[in-house]
Amino acid sequence: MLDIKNIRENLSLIKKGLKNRNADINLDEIILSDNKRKEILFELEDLRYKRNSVSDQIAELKKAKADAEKIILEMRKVSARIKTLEKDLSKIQSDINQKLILIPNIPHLSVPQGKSEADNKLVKKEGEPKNFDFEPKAHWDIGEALNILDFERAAKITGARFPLYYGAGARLERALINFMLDIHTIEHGYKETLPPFIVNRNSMTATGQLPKFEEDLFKIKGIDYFLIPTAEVPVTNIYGNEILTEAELPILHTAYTPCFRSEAGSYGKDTKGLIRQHQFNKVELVKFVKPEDSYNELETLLKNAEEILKRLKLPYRVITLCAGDLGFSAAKTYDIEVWLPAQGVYREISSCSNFEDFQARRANIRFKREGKKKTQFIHTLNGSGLAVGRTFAAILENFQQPNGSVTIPDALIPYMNGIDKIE
RNA sequence: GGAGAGAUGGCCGAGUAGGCUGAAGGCGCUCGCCUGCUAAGCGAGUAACGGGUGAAAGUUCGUUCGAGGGUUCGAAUCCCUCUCUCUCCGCCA
Repeated sequence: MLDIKNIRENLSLIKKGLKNRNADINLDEIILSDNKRKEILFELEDLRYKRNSVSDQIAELKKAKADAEKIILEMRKVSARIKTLEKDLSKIQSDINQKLILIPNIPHLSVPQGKSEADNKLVKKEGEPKNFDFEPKAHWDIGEALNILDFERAAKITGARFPLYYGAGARLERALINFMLDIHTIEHGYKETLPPFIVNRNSMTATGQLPKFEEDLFKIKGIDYFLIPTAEVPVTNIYGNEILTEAELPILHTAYTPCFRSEAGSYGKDTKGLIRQHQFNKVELVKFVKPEDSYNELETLLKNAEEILKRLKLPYRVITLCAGDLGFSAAKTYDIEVWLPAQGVYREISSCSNFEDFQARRANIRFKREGKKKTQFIHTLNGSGLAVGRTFAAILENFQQPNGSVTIPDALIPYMNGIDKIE
């Protein structure tokens, strides 16, 4: 959420930011409502002051056994007016809030301009795509041939776009989760976290999935809960409504969770394989930091995610999303894209974002500086470290052998109980 | 799922025949004094949000005693709804 004060003070800058990301929002309307809000508040506080002081007088009169009937009658009118104003105030406040909650974050100055995916900027490429002396197969063909993936039976159990792993495949998925968690906890200093996989509406609103994107979520029937689309949601909300101390920042969490996405509107896209599933595993990195540190923290977050790909010897590239391609809550996002030889494309495997105080304001996460009285919103960041199913797919495709077997990257062998090849 | 108890400041804990309680007392913490050191002792301070004013420190007003609504001139205290926690019973990995 944007700060209404900030909107008032930097109107033209914010308008420009919203325009850059193709958001059509009527800010002037919001400011008019806010003016009205202030008017009401002004009169209301005045009357409440009057009521408080006269109520004290009444108490004293009654104590002295004097007659207070006359002022009580008068105060009845004041009270009625207060009640009306209170209703008006809460109405206009929730109107303003409903509008503010629909405004996306403003892109950071370093974010390239652009309308769509096509305008994203390449940051760097790491690792050389291997030259195969045979036609590389798609991971779904490799996986089914090795009997470690079974999409057909998964569809029978549930429906399209659900995964079913067997044997060394299930083991590989689990190995990847452990491998990622170990590196992030032991080497990068994140605290391992295992959060709820179902969250309430408030948590979804705080991170920005709601109210705008409800159709992307799986809703639990009969209760206002949702399956999480990413660990970002429960983990960011850990510190909701809390005031942290400066000394405890930055706070780093890593969490493995399954992720559930309805993928509404993506029918026909990536219908085969592990790339776009309704349920997939992900290891997430979440940071809570001081505002002045957040862009440095974004760089290290990106490095932490890249480290996994480097150790697995998977070729990848990093891009900066342009303003038009940014997610709703993000001020700046790097995507890491892994090389998939069968399709001959780089595919997103991690998305690392700085949300600045956008989520913190919605979730009400603040901190207090050493020796200062004022509280301040922290900055939140998160990134995939990494999407496990897509990493699995990348390993199958990049490490496939002419005979259809798949070698296991060295770094992963200890996590595979010594298995160095799936055949 | 059934029965009961509860929710007050960083923590513990007073406060229910409505008014002087934003909230006693204690603990903790911060600063100062004292003191070979430590401990003890003494003194002061110690919620959030919003409005006004101020360059700022501050100051002043309003709101907040789980959340929302109601009664009343006035609610932490009375009434209603909801949420959460605890205890017992049932069920259960």
